Amino acid sequence: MTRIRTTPMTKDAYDLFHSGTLAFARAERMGLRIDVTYCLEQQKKLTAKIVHLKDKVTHSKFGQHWKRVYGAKYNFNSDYQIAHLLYDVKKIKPIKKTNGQRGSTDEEALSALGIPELNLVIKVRKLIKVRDTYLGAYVREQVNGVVHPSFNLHLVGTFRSSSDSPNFQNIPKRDEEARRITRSAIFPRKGCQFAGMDFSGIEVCMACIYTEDPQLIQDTTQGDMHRDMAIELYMLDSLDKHHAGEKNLRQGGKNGFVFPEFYGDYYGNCAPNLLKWAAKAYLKDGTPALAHLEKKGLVKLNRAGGVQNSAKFITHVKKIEDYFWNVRYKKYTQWKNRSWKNYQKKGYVDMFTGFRCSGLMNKKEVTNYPFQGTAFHCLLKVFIEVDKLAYSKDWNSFPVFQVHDDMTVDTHPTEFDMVGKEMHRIATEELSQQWTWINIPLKVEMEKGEVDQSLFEKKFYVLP
DNA sequence: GGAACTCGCCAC
DNA sequence: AAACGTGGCGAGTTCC
Repeated sequence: MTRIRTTPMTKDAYDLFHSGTLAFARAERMGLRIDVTYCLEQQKKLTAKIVHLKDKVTHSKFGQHWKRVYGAKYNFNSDYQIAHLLYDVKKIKPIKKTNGQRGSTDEEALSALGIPELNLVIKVRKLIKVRDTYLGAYVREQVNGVVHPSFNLHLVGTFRSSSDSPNFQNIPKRDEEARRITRSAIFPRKGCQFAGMDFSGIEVCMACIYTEDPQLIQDTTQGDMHRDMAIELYMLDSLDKHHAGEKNLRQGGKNGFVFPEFYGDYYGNCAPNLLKWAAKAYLKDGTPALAHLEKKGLVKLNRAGGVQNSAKFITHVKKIEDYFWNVRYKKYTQWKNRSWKNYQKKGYVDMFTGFRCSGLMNKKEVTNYPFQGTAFHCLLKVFIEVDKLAYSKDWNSFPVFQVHDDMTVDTHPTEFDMVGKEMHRIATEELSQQWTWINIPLKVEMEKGEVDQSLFEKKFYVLP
């Protein structure tokens, strides 16, 4: 939902967004080069693949049934038709429902049915997404081979930013194929290269600063809370995150528990996800993680090695959740309760950066907004300072886009090292000198593209 | 024939 | 007691 609030802001907050708007305007004017020929070629290739896969489905028994039901209206891309075919005609019981209480046809729901044609539907959806949402948008939006994505500061309830035309804040990163195809279309100016900077875990850093929770500060600055929680959740003696089989357990702790819990999720949703991560993992001695959990008495497996009964595991995750919020991060929980009470009394919640969120909010929103907004303001401040330097010092390097906690600069090779050093200095030193409420060190990772190479080639590197 | 809605899916 | 925070966008469908 898009929520727009007109709220009182301090002078500092106003100034930050005023400068931010000017810096974004310059980034937008600069824009990014698109290889249009490449985009059109890739779109053609994707279309060929899509047609091939669609034909395969159409000619299958499944597809013929579908066609009989819909006749001339048969449409491969229609989720309505898929839902009707599966859940009404074939009378399959949906594993989950949509918000509108209809049977879901998302990836999870379709893949759970084990029908090969539905896996092709999923594959086609991904290809269409890459072809139309990304490559299509680049071709449509480019002017003389350059796109000028907009970065908005007036649309988001948390005082973060958004991006459109085209949206440069959701370019595929996780899926390797989608990442390659989309990112290989985007280039710096001719003869130039990308320089990037990324704050590490900045929302958690903001949580440390707001809540002053000593354990959270300890874990964020020195420890590894994802590993610690994985050890608790999966009842391990130790966890080596560099081991191929065990690293998935840490990922499970991180993406299946710690992050969702911070956003307000609960054990009932976390437990099944934790088991999905476990299914991909094994211990150093070769034991599959699920077999390990069975040995610990937390799950019962069926003959195929899948989870048959997870009731004990769910109870276990509930216990860990209780430990997480009421023992380990007790002060964090107390802060959340205080903050919620304060909002109920006053009707707003304030950020260190001078922004005020008001309007009707629930407890999760009240406690998440300050972290989310303030984290973005850190990046925005760095973006503004780098932009200021670029223009006042007459650099041949310019910030061109940002994604909430990371930013990318189109640099001339003779300036690349200098720009990286400046970005690093501003983010890790100058920022906390100007904003004295930042009382823990903020860590960043640096990224480097190659001369005349696309965004796909941008990789982490260590500052010389 | 366009506006509004739903669903699915990409990012942090 | 209930149970995931913030966005943009494309396609299909339904409403008017």
